[in-house]
Amino acid sequence: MSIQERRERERTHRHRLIVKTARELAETEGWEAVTTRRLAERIEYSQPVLYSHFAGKDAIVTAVALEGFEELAGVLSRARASAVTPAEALTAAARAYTDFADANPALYDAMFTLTTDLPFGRPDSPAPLKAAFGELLAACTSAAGDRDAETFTEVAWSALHGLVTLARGGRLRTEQRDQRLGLLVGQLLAAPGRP
Amino acid sequence: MSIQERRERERTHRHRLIVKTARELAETEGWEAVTTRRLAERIEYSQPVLYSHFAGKDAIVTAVALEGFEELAGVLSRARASAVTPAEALTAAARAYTDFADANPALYDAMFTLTTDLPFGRPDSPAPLKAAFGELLAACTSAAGDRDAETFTEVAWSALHGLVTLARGGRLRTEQRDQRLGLLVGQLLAAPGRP
DNA sequence: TCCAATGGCTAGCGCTGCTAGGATAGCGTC
DNA sequence: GACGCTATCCTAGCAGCGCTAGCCATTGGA
Repeated sequence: MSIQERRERERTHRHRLIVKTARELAETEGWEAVTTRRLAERIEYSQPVLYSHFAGKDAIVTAVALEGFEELAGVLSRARASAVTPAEALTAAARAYTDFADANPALYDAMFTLTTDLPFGRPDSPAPLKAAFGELLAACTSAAGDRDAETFTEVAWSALHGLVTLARGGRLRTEQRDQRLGLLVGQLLAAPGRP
Repeated sequence: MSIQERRERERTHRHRLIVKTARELAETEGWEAVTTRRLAERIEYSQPVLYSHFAGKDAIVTAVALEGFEELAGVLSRARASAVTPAEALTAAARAYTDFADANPALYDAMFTLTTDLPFGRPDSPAPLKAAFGELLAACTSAAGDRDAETFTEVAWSALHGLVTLARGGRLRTEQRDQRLGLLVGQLLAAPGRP
């Protein structure tokens, strides 16, 4: 009884160790350095052990991504708590989002570039995904005015995501980062023109 | 003399064949299906032949990406030619951009997700890159008003890129595609608010 | 006619994600 | 206390990856 409990505990501990190690390895050496062999070596177990915890390497990346969404939701939540006006809320969320992405590039890659099988916007979506998008929605809703809040949120989110990914690939002038963010938020807060 | 010319011609023909085949294979079966072995089989040559044309697989992807930027520049140019007012120009460019990305998903991936070594916004940038960004800049400049044209273009481009990539990953509601694009263009055309 | 050189091929290296099968350790039962 | 059973983990290996060394044939020039 107690022994089984201990084993259970050790298993979940090792489970977390795998995810944590994968994330660290990715953040320090890039995802291309995260191979099952290297990962196994780091956690000081043999390779097949990974497959007793995860269906495959993709599942490990997905686990890291989920962790990322959880943290992103937290970051956005704190940003929202610090804001009073709708404009402040949107500004704070935008800054929090891009800061998060810049501070955790490999994590962000896991969330948006490497992972394709996470079901978004569905009833069976994992809680962290719902939480993260919910925070974005909350930050955007008040600023949306008479525009559809969800569509507005999708657009704002896309714009932030685009800024992050294009900047990452060296596609944008690095020193203009803040100007771009300011311009974007300004446009989102503006009364819409006729397209 | 003439024989060398013939050889030269055959070489450039095979060079184009490699790029074309890689692109086709990627578009029909995805980039993960584009392996050097399969590619060699398709062009009916042995594997090492690829390496007499390109430094490695990455270089082949880059070649495909460059082709993409060339075509994107053309698409944007035609969109701009059909527009009269600044608002029309921006709207047409946005539609052309997203249509291009949706119609050529693998090509778009090569341009923005798989390729990391293309130097952007530099004097030594390849011509197609300059052309594509130049077209975007042209479409945005008139709509930028008193905002900095280049920064405005970077933001607009990022927003479009974000819309494309998030939609691709199933992150956005597919049926709202046009609403999002309309809302985005409307916001970009609006007189900016204070962030 | 012979030599040199070029161009393409076969074979193989080290790596990848993943898995089959054997060894080992600890459980419940006699 | 000794047994068999089960669960756990490891060694070894598979197929496929990007890439390269070294050989062979064909061809152009002396």
